[in-house]
Amino acid sequence: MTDDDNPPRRRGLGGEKKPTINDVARLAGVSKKTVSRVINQSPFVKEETRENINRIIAEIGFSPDPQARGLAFRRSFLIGLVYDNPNPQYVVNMQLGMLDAMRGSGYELVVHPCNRNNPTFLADFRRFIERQKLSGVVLTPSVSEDDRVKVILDEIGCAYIRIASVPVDEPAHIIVSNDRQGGRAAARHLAELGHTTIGFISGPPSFRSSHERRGGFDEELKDRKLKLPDDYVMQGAYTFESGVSCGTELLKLSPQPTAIFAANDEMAAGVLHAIRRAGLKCPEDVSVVGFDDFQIASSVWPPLTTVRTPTREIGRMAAEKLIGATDADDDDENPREAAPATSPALVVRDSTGPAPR
Amino acid sequence: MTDDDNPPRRRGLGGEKKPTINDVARLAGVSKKTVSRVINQSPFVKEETRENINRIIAEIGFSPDPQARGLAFRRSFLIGLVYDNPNPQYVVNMQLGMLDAMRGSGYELVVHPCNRNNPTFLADFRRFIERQKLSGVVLTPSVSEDDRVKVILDEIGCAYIRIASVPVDEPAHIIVSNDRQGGRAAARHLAELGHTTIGFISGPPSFRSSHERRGGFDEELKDRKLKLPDDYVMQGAYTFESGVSCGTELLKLSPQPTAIFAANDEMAAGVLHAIRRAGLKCPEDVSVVGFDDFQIASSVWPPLTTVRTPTREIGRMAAEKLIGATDADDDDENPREAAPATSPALVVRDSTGPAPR
DNA sequence: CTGAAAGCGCTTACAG
DNA sequence: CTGAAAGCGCTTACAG
Repeated sequence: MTDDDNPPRRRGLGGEKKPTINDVARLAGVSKKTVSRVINQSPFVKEETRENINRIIAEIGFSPDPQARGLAFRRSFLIGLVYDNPNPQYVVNMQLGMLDAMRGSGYELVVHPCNRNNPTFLADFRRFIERQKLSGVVLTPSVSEDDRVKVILDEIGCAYIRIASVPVDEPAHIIVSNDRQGGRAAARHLAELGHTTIGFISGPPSFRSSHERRGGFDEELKDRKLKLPDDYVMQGAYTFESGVSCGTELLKLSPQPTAIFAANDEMAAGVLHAIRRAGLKCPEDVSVVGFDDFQIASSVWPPLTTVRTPTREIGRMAAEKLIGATDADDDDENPREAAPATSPALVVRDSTGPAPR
Repeated sequence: MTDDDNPPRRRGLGGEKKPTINDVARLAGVSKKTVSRVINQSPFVKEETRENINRIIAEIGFSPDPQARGLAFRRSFLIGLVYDNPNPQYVVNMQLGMLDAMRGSGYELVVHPCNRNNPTFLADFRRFIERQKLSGVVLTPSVSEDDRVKVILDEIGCAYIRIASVPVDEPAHIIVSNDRQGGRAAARHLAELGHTTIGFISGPPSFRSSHERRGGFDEELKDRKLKLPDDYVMQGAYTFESGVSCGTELLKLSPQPTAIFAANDEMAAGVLHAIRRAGLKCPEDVSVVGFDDFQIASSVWPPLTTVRTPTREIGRMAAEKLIGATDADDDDENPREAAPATSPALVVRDSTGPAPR
């Protein structure tokens, strides 16, 4: 063995090698620094020079190496999505939304599911962010609601956007989903249908959205002088099974609720099972409202009346904001601006009807 | 302005900067090349030296910069997931499985949804792979079944694993899911319940799994001398809506089928709606079998008998194989070995029952 | 408006 | 078993 070690190496075929900044510089008859200026949109390049360089770049199909840029810039061109949300559709919609904004930007999306209950969670998170030198990271509930995570990001100096149902941070770092409004919409709908004996199934208390959805529901009922007694409120876990069991309990109450609002679609689907097992009918005996409007809402029978959250849109806004903040001057953050917000919307289907007389 | 241009720059706080290979080398009193050897597990380092270096690495919390390694290695430490599968749960399970294998390996997961119908699809795909110099990429159906994609990957010299229901490639490049077996299991179950008039709803022909699931179903029925006439076969699209419409058509046939096998859970859920709208009951009048065992299967009423595919497991195997192939010697690929395969399993719930008399 | 030199943090080839 | 030099493809500071 005349050579040294044998480290992992790649197959190395691939035809002619990719053009580099040096090729562009040579062809354009300028220094590579000038090419670099064009790549990075510096205003200090003569229009003519810029055009010539851009032409050559297009001609030879040059595209700057993200690795090399990353090394020189001391940060990667990666944007992270950190989530611990159990719902696959939420996750995928989020990813799609972020990619909508990232397409053509040169950034790539790195996904990082995590578990806040894991004892090494914070250490792992820190290592991930530091190692990868992410350009920015988007956090979804419930990780987004963990202030220890914020502290780490501030320490490292990594840009971030937190998705949350309330403004838990400065406007520059957040996109709010206004779940409270959604809760109000659900209550309004049921009240307008004449329901007065209503049950509620909350999500787990570790999710801020649980409190918001319930809070909005409560408020609207109160505004309409309707009561939501404590025993008509059950604590679920945002899972199908918890919907079944909480629904079963609610239906045992006397007087029996004529409507149930479950804080997400999974649980609402579970309530439908509980209704059927109790020998009752939806919506004739009991109306049901969900929250999210994921696929499951339209697949169950009867199709669920629910509150739609614009998840993909939120993802797009988050990534846009991140890219804008990173590419712009640091001073561009405008702290006086309000946090961008989206609004949920009621979707009426077949699981709700007039209160039985 | 005494300085030059003002390129995007990061907040730059972050306290002391991260230790580099030079720090380790200095502290250990060796050259950085020796540290590099330790990082890359070269055998040509004295045991004592190695231990000393590893101790120092742990002490100061050194972790090699992926960007710098990437630049020197001429490849990134990123693994891609390219998908055009419409089902969120499939996508998320796949990601989780891949991450199971990637945890602690130093690789990160970059997601890349795509649309094969987009005219720029192939060009975009090539650019993505070339630019990012991915360590490897996992392709899921139906992109995984596109041979033009394989050609591009071979040209570029990027490692890849294709997930498919049949061995469409050399064993080194594939993980097979054996959907045919699953189709057989569905047929066997229905036959054993005494059904003889059976309907089938296929997936879109662009998915190989459509043909496999149907093929297995056909074979098993034939083995048992049962017929599946052409008009008892409908072409669906793996969507809920197509399940509703195909189910509706099947129920108009005379004699009416007493059982329907839909090639995925979404469509099976749609069939349940069709049954209900026709004033029939499941499973008393019509039994239904799905495929995948995603969440929807247990959320609908009645909970679906279905065929479970180990998606997460498949994802884990794929990433493991990719990492193994990349880190090992190139000649390590063993082309005589069979392609790793997984088996689907029947899950019996409440949507199937004995054939009505 | 433009460039020559040095550097980002690693690895490769070559020597010993 | 170990190291000094050069290089991966970009950008930064400094000059002009």
